Amino acid sequence: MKKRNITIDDVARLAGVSNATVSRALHKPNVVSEKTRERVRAAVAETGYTENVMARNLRLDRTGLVVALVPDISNPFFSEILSGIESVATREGYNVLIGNTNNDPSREHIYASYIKSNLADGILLLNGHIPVPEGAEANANYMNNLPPMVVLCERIPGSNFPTIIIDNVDAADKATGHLIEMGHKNIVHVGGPKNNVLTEDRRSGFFQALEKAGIPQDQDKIFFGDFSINSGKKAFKEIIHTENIPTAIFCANDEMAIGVISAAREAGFSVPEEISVVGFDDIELSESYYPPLTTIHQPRREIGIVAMEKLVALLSNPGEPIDELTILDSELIVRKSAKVFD
Amino acid sequence: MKKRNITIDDVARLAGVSNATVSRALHKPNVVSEKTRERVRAAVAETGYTENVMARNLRLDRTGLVVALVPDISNPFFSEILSGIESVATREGYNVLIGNTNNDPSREHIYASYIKSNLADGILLLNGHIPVPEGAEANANYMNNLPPMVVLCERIPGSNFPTIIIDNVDAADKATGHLIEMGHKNIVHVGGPKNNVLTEDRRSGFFQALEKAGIPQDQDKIFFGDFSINSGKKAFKEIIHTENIPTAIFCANDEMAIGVISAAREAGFSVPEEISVVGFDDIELSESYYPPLTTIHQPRREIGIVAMEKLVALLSNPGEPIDELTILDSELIVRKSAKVFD
DNA sequence: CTGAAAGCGCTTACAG
DNA sequence: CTGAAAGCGCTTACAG
Repeated sequence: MKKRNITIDDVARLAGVSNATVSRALHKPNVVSEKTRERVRAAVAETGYTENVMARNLRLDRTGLVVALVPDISNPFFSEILSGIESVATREGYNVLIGNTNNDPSREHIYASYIKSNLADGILLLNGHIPVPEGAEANANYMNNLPPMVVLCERIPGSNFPTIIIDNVDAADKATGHLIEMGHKNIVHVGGPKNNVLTEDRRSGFFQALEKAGIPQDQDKIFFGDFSINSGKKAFKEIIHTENIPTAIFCANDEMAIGVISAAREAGFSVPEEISVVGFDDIELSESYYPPLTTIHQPRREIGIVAMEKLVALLSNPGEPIDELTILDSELIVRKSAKVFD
Repeated sequence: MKKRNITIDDVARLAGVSNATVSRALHKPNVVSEKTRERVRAAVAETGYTENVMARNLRLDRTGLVVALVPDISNPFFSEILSGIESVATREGYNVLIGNTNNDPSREHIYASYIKSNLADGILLLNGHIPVPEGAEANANYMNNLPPMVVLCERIPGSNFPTIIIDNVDAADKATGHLIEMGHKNIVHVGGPKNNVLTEDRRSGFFQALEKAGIPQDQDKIFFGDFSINSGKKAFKEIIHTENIPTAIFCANDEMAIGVISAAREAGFSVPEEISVVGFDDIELSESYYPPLTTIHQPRREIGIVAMEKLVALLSNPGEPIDELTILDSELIVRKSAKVFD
């Protein structure tokens, strides 16, 4: 039942040449004579031959694949980065495998084992840490034999892989500074999960801005979420039970800002009249939310593009050194969710 | 410089057995003796051997890869479906390649050529049509040698691939019916791009509901967008220049509904007080938008899960027949963007 | 339970 | 410009 694959040998036979010649005609056309090339072309058409890239890649000791390790592809923030990655991948002859970790360690183990199995030529790390296979045997051989990796979005402290990020501390400083400039003094921060680099960087920026303004940097000004809308809602509920309700809230991403605003509205507070809110990321919906979100814009697609380009460079010239850190510009986008304090 | 790969032969040598035995120890452990198994295990650990899956797959005449052809991965609607696909793929030992067509025919040609090159064992089609390679030579051999495919989200008229969708006509009927029940008579529809199956199905549902209510089905009640927020905004601007402004608008997706509402607000109309709006899809933000969107819920993750499960079945039992059409439930979610007409 | 050998579909150094 | 042959890393029918 199973039909035999049509291979390069079938084409060779029909064209009356060797398989070596067919291979050359296909991939190094300038090395074969016009006439032979034509016969091969015809034979390919007649047989309906389609190259087996896997076999080719095995021979060439490559896979043509890269894997993108993402905490959550259903999150638009990451999927837009993926889109950038994918665009340069196709252009450069690579395909990208989805590695959705869901922040689940066991899923990371799985992907780590893929990495080991030479499934991919390189890895794009968007999840903030190096995946490690199950069990302690990890460190010995494993760490020394990692394929080329580049890190994006979330830096990995202590690693020296090429990294593409924005300056999260500075951006958070700008966002908070904007609130301060508008006269707010009682400002609170809703961050991501604890022990997360992004959370820490943005919190540092928040404190840095307070410090410059001479506002005390109390730890009770920090609330923790998990970057989801719901966690923003939950955070707001904690915030209104606080002793003196803040006049402004800086959220570590737009989803949480939306959660905060939506919970505020439900609780009868109007944004920005009574409480100002600023977000982070500038996801697509921010502009059309009500009120339109004041937020930090991240060049998401570009981050993906630059990262994939670095990876391609790494793969093409294994020796060559690559800039370790690339910092892309972020920008404060002033819209309507924050206003002057009066 | 380039270090030689550690292969199964290295392990065999160290363990003092043949490579065949190593292979068996790894993949058919019950066929080899306890003692041998242990020696192999030790040799693997000592050498740091990692299997080359590509070589294995070549030998097994499979790739372990499926490609998901998506119109736009940066769209949360699709990325959530991808997430479902990916979850069963990992479980079943497949990896999923991203094929982002961006609705660009030239990109579809590229992916069609991948399909030809035996890069994937199967294809998931979310983009509403079969990708065809550049040039007319397509039809002859091409169509008869397609790998197993399953279609999801958007049915492909005239094809008989297994298909997983919701009943878009019925869902649009429900959505429109909800507006009618609340007393609206002057209702207008913002659809997707012309010549799109989704657009057509949802429009049919819209008209079907009007018909049941005895409301005339004028073509000038139809406006066209492209499923983006911006196109919703644009559509609204056309709508208010219409002779008698409608009291309700049914949009073919949530993004356009958000665009419509946001443009309405800018133009000084309040939603739902003056104009009711209902969307479609129930994207994550719908619930937290202002006003919270009344919309049709689609089981996105489940669509992806079921589709990938069908594909796995197709790949495992090439002979076995598969249900051609699976219709998953959709549901009207009543929130606050539409209200009784008075 | 295990090994020698053939073969999956391709590419390339070597020789002509 | 072209062919014969070796080999990429694996698996499995065959024989023992």
